[in-house]
Amino acid sequence: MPQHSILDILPAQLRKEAMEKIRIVRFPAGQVLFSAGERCQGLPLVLQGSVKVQMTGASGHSIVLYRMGKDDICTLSIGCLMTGRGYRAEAVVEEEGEAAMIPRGVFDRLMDQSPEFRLGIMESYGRRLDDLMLLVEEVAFHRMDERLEEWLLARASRGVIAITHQELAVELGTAREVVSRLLKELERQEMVRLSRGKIELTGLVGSATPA
Amino acid sequence: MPQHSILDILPAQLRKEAMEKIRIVRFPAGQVLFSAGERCQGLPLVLQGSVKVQMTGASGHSIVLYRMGKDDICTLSIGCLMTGRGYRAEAVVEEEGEAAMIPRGVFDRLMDQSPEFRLGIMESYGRRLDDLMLLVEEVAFHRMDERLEEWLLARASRGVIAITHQELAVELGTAREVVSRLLKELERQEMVRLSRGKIELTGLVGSATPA
DNA sequence: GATCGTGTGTGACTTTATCACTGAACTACC
DNA sequence: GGTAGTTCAGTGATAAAGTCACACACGATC
Repeated sequence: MPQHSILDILPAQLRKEAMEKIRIVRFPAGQVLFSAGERCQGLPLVLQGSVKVQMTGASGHSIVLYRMGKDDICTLSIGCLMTGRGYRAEAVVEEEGEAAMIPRGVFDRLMDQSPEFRLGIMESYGRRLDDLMLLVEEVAFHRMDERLEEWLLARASRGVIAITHQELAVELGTAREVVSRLLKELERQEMVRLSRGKIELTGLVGSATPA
Repeated sequence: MPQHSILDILPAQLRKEAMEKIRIVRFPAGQVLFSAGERCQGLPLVLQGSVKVQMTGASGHSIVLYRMGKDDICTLSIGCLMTGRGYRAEAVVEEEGEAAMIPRGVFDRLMDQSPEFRLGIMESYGRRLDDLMLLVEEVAFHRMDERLEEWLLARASRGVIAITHQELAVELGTAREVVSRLLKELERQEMVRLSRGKIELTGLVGSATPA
């Protein structure tokens, strides 16, 4: 039984109709949900798991634009769905999970019939736009060492983070060497301990570089 | 009589109703349509003129995110309208013009009643998301000299561009000094001629730095 | 335990950002 | 028409970040 807040708020009858046409897709970690250039098959609602959306520039470099988790809507798909253009980014599964695929027809019908659904879609859209605007500002104006520390702190829950420098470079939209050097500097300051594919946080605390 | 494609496609009856509640706003060059933190009063449809949307980061630096021109929809406002949060960016008029302000109630009604209106809104949204994604890639990975040349070429229609180095720095999300130096270098190469507040394009052609 | 693929470290150099300051060009006002 | 004030532009010094090239280290596998 798919659980997603935007489905839960639908009136019973509409919800029942939608449920019948929705396809549930399980995805394992590492799977590519869609790549740049591909056409959109429907609107994915993330039920469980975590997916990162990243794009690769003309330069060949990649950057992670945002993540989707439980209860998120793949807002990016809506644009592709409506204009018929291909995706500009790609989506890669980080934690396995599942999504409900809403076909175009059902999406149109829900948009037509349910103000709640519309509101949910528009809110999701607003958040995504905000996220991207913040990312632009971050990339354009923030120092890389601060961004790295913030990134590490944001997922410091388990003390040890399993990630390669290359992957971390894509998260931040920079080069692997830059990440390696900054991490090495953090290690010298005894903020982290490094080993192959792993970063152990030891002495990193919020606002490490006070203004 | 306001002219906007998303209004033109409405069925006659709905269109008539909408027109009655729409407020037409004239704006002179330089006017700030909205600033960061402000609440959204309604959805602006740009009928005429040109508006740039820019945000200022925590660092105090600004960057232009995108522009709106004739027949555009201020997609950013939709998110604010739906979530009730304030704007994250500000909008400044570049060329005077006018906009039709659609109040929340009318917007909701049009979204409810008109599939054409919905499609127009979603398309506009998709385009904006694409724009921002491209901007992220541009800012993260492209060289400043190339971005500057592209910017100049993109509005080279009149041969002379009236803009200060500071304004150009905001366009590209960099510092004034960087723009000054790059422009000076272009002048040495006889690509441009510089004077106070003006840049004259002399020898700049597309793909100035072939791959 | 030799081999190979993938990660990581680092020097040398270029590009971009920041800071601090100078001078030049325009505006307005006496 | 001279002068004071403001906005623009130029530039040196230095720091941060990106690029290129290459060495080496780790861990899986044969």
